Amino acid sequence: MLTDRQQAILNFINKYVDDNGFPPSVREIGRQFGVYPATVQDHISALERKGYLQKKRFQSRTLSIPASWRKGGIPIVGRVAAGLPLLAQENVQDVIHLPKDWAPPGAFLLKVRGNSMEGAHILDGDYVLVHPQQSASNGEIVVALIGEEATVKRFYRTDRGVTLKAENPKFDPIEIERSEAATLSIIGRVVGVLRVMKK
Amino acid sequence: MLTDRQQAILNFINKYVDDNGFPPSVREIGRQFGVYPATVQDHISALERKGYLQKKRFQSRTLSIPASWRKGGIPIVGRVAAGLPLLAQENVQDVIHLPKDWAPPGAFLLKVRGNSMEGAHILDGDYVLVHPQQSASNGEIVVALIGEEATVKRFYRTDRGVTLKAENPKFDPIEIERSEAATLSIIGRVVGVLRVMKK
DNA sequence: TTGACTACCGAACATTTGTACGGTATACGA
DNA sequence: TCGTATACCGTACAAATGTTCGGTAGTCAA
Repeated sequence: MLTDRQQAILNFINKYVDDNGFPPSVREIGRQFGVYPATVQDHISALERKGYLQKKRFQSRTLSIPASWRKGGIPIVGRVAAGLPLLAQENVQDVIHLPKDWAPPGAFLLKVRGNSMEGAHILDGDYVLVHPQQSASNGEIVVALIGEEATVKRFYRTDRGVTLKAENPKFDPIEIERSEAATLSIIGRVVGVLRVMKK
Repeated sequence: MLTDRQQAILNFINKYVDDNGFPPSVREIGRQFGVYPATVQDHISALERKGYLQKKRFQSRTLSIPASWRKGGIPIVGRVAAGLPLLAQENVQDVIHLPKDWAPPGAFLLKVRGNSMEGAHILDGDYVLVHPQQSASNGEIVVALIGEEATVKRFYRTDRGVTLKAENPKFDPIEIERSEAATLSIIGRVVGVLRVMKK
């Protein structure tokens, strides 16, 4: 979709905003790449046309990246449904920012329903930080999709297939035999928890 | 430290940056408050002198809020020590961003040491989101400073003074009599938990 | 080959914008 | 009472900046 040159310029703008707290001027971009302002204008127009940039006419330093593309943001996902692209725009309720080394790129937050993981100190209403991946190791806490339902459970591979264990004696383990493996898909691994207490 | 007017202008700049992704021009600020550019300049100078703003000379829209003060930004505080200003610059290790309605302004993150609150699902190494306040109600989880030590405990007011209860049978309650009340100071109330699991 | 898109040059232009200067008025502590 | 800080007005200037225009050149698909 984007040419190398356009990507490079977009990256530069991103980094500049990150470092300075305000976007660069046309001439600053030009200086960086050794080209004239008018050339930069061409690129900006292209990026704007393709929806990667916004700006205000005749106003300095009003380049901005549409909120949905903003870098380093961790989306809060409403519901996880089968088949649908996870980060579909309408599905993203808000965005948070954490230090880069806390969350891998691609991570997202998902609200937990139910108390089945209480023993692992994950409560009803908590948000789990999820690192998207299709497989998991024994004992890891994962977000899994069983049929249409998304749940948070501890993952174990067994002789007969896969077992998902709750961390709450009131809930029985869920066993998925190899034959019915298709009904299970791993969304990702839980790498963090965020709890917000309401007053 | 800041006058009402200066605070109002700083707030406006903050909100503007939040909404637009780039800072306002002097004239835009002036328009908002119904004053002339030169007047805005006076305020900006004052804010800059006091360290709440940075800018570049002769360049448009280069106002920026120093990283440590950034709005919606929640500082991660290293250690809580007696007497020291909590948000001293060197004490802020990083900053995270949460939706505004999740964290009150002034909130900060503090790393928990020890397992004394395990029963309340707050573990060693977790970060607690703290709403700064000097008092607390019965049963609330607070960050308290006893002597030189900061701890997270559940707060109860009793006949004889104050009791701080751990949520772990291995830890005994701490009782502070009214006579030694000076040794105890409440830093704030715990309004959230953030856990990052390491690989 | 023609048309569309990319990538760039140079110069000129128009707007936005930050800034300076000198002035008025009020409040507050030394 | 004097100095300092705040808060504001109006005007004017100059720098920074976005923008336009006409031009060259290469690529790629129709």
